Order: sequence, then C-alpha cells, then structure tokens
Amino acid sequence: MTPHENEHLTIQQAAEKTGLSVHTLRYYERIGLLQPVGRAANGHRRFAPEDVRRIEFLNKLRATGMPIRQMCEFAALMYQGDESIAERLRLLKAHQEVVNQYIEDLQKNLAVIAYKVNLYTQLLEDEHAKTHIG
Amino acid sequence: MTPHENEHLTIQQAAEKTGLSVHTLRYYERIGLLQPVGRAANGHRRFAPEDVRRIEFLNKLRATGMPIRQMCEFAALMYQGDESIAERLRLLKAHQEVVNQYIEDLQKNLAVIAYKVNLYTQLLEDEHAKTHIG
DNA sequence: GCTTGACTTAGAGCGCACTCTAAGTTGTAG
DNA sequence: CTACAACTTAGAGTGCGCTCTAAGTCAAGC
Repeated sequence: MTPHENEHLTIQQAAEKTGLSVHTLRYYERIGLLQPVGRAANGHRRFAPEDVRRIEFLNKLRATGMPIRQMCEFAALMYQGDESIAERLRLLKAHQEVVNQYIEDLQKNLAVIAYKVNLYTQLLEDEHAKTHIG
Repeated sequence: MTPHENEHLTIQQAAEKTGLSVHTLRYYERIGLLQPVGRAANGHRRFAPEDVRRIEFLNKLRATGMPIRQMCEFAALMYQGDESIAERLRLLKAHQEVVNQYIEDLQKNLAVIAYKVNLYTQLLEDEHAKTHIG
C-alpha cells in the first residue's frame, strides 16, 4: 500500500488541477516529457502530488514559450535528482535570458504600434474638429 | 511610366528589406494579407515603397503575436483608406491590451522560474559550503 | 446480465505559419 | 547559341503542439 494513496489523482482530476487536457497529459507521457506515472490495479493512471507539482512547474516553462524539446531535457534532469541541479540552473538561467529578450522585443514592437495608435487618434480628433468648425 | 519607378524593389530586395523570405512574401499575397503588388512588363513583382512600409508595419503586428487572420482584417482596412481609421484604431487598441496582458502573464511565470533559480542557487551554495567545511 | 462511464491504447488528423518543389518563362552575359 | 540567374505558378510538405478517433477493458449501479 503506497503511503497517502488517497492524495493520488485520476487523470481527469490531474487535468483539472494542471489545466491540461487528459489527452495532453497522456501525450506528455508518451513523448517522455513525463516519466510513466503510477497505475492503479486496473491499469488506470494515478498522479501523485509530486507528479502534479512537476507538471505545474513545466507549465511555467511552457507558458514562457519554452519548446517541448527543451522541456524534455529539463524534465529528464528533474528525474535525475540532486546531481542535476547545476545543469538545471544553467538551463533555467538561459531560458530567463531568452524570455527577457523576448519581452524586450515585444515592448519595442508595441512602441511602434503605440505610435500608430497616437497617429490615428490625432487624425480622428482633427476630423472631429473639422466637423465642428464646418 | 510610374513615377519613382526606380524606387520599386524586386521580390528579392523586398525580402531583404522586410526580413521576410520571398516565399513568405508570395504566400502573404496569395492569402490576401497583401493586395497584389505591381508587376514589371515581364510579370515580375515590383514592390513600391508604400508596399514595403505596409509590410514593415504588419511585421510589428506579427512580432507581437497577432494571428494572420487578424492581420488580414487590419490590412484590408489599410487598403480602404481614411474611412477605416476608427476601426483600425479599435483593432490596434484591442491588440495592445492583449499583448500587455500577455507580457504580464509572462512576467508572472518568469517570477516562478526566478524563484526556482534562487532555490537552486541556494542549494548549490550550501553544497559548496559543506565541501569547504568537510 | 446489461448499461454507463471512466479509463486504456495506437495512431490519425488538425491548425498555424510557413517553406519548399517542380516545371516553366524571361533577360542578360559570354 | 547557350548557360545561368531571377523570377513565375500551383500545389505539396514540414514542424510544432496538440486533439481527436476507434476499439477495447473494467467496475459500479440498476
């Protein structure tokens, strides 16, 4: 009997908790992003709290645009335990830089869009003014 | 004879100037994102400075994650001229909000990653300290 | 005993945004 | 005259990240 077996989630529950679909959870396991999770006697998956926590962190990587390939690398390191912390740190720091650069680029491009928004706003105001004078 | 014909660019030159590939430029025209550009006597495309400027702005939308469908909407409005400015303004403002929200989300997710980076850094420092003591 | 529903698998399909291919035309340089 | 480079088209192919389907198993409730 596994300790805390009651805290284990079905795939449905894990999907709800992580915001992924059951399809995606199975897909992630298939491609090796997740190591095979535990199974109940009937062969159904049971997600341990640990599994859920891992998925939730992987979601942060995903949400910041990390490609799945790289997530697989990171996940593999997670499963290796403490000896891989230095390498994990390296990956995360590299990713931080990529995302920060990306945000910077977004903001630069947004500035051009803001410029155009101002231009359009001005044009509309002038238009409006003309109507009031004419 | 078109005025300033010399300022017109071949597809190759337009590609270089806009950072898109010639394939992509033709693709954009095919799907209606770009209205058909002018042609030389031999049927080759000639990009007017105006065309290039339009593409450059569309690139800003692209770079901020706007889907091509929406870019098509915006481009169509651009081709309509001044009557469409109010609608264009509406679209751009909506897009600004989407992107700002997206950046905010990115930063929230980055914060979680940063937390883990600190955690790992601490773990490594402790490890290192132990080595020095032991 | 039968239906219902949650699960299982392998594998097909999808939407997006390109990206490339094949076959053909045209213009210039040697 | 020939070779080559730049262009043209329609349409096929690619990579990513899912998303869905079909066929089957299993346990619980009527």
